Amino acid sequence: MDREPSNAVIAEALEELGNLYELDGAIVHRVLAYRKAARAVREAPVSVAALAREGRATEVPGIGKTLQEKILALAQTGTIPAAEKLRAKFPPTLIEVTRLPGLGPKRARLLYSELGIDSLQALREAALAQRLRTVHGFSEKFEQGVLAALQEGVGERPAPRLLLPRAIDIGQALIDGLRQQAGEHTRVELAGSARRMVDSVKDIDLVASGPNPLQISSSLTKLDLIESVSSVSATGARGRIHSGLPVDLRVATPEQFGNLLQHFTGSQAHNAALREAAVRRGLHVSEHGILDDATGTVQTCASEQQVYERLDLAYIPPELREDRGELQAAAADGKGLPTLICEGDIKGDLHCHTVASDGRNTIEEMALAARARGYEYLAITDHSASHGFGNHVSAATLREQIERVADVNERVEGIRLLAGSEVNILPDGTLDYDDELLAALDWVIASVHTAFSMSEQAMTARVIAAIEHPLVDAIGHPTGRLIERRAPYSLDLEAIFAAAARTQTMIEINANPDRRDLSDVHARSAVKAGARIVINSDAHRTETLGLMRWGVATARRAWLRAADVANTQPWERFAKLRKHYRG
DNA sequence: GCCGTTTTCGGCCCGACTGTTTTCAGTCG
Repeated sequence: MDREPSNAVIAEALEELGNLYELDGAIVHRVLAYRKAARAVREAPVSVAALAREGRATEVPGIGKTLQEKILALAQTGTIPAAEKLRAKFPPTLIEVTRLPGLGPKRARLLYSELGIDSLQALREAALAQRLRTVHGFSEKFEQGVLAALQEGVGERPAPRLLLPRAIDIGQALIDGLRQQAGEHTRVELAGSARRMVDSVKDIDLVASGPNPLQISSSLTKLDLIESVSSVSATGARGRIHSGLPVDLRVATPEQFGNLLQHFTGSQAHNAALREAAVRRGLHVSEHGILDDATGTVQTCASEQQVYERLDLAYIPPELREDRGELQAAAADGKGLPTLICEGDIKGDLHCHTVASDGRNTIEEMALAARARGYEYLAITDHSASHGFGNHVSAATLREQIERVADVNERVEGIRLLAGSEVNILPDGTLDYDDELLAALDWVIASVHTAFSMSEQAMTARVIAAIEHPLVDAIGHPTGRLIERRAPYSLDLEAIFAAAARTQTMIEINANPDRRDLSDVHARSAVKAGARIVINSDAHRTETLGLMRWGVATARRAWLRAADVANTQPWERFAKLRKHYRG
């Protein structure tokens, strides 16, 4: 291979190999090992292919000698021999059959060997011909379920995922509805990945307790938001809202509420690791309580704090529960756990737009809104000369804008305005204003807005050129991703972070919930590499200054403390962190 | 396939739900 396979490519290959081994009937732990390794590779901050070439891929947790060799083969030949063999055995479309509910690898393989079903199409035909029911373990009801699922398009496309803000809104509406239906003494809380503040979710998980569990569960059926409910019992209910998004409600006694909330908040990886560590100490953790082998008694916990305390762990905030080292950090008296940044730590916003480009409000309106949020400073950063879409700001206009910002800064008390710009990084790495004009600004954030499909090498050189520019204070939305819509462009982030650390250029966490760019794992790597983070709303109107919360959520998931983020500093200190600062 | 307060083999989190299951395997989260 002339080009190193990216971590994403390696992760995909391991994922596929795990799936193939699963179809082949491998023991579940081997399959899980592949999935765990795939995740570790995907999240690794360094090139795993490069590590493998040096024989060091085993440094990645979850990768041993075997996978080191397989990754090396992938890097050197572009393929893994074991995967080639298995692909010959199982048609590539067989895996899509397992995406249907109730059809896992075992049952899919059975249908393949008995009826030759090797794709969704073949499955549909067999169901229509009523041939599925001829296989032992499959019924007429199953055939109908298959046809109904196929009718809905299940399996043809990945299940839609919802961005976090919408998920939290829906979760809150469901919580309010349940409280109203089930009565005053009902406790309902958001759990699952939304509570962990992930980028996007595939369902809404809720946890409840109260005097009458069955009544709480059946309350779900009465909510306007809910389209249908498939099962109701005293332990919970499953349903979906009108858009099809699944809702999972679990109900516990108040004494077990902490156990259930901890269990249902996940992540699965966190819980598995937590439980494995507990087992080594003779404790068995589940949503019902903690069983002590020594005494044979089960301890229930009304709060999550009690769950972690019983395991001699410091309380772990939900955002950190991803099995990314939080358990080890929580074990040593919690000394390894950071005090996470909060939204209240933010002292200013360094990226917003006004009517001068594509924003909806004036400088003054943005300033007043920022002041109302309690900020000490706000940078006005409209788009630059080559932005296009009728929203570009010419050099002459920017000079006028600088005056306008100065004028509003004079008139509006209680907040400091910075005249700035979100400057385009052109494909050759140059900026679209000249240095003289840039030097007249208080703050420059440079972003890529065009020519996304460059090679990794070219894109990296392009961004590093901007980082090395003495008048660039920060890099905006560094990877260009749009969550669930657009992949990040190819970029050697290790090199980017190293350059940022070397030049004291800040790296943005863009807080727009469509972006959250840098991502949590990347932001964590950036700080580890010595780069300084700035969290910005990228607001295009006064209301969206409030998007800051999603950027802070990403920072928390990245283990960041207030000290890691430049705009938690009061103005006097922040001012000196800018490259623009001279004396 | 990984990994070590069980350390180079023998384990590997835990439970709910579903179907056709009369004792459990498969699937899911």
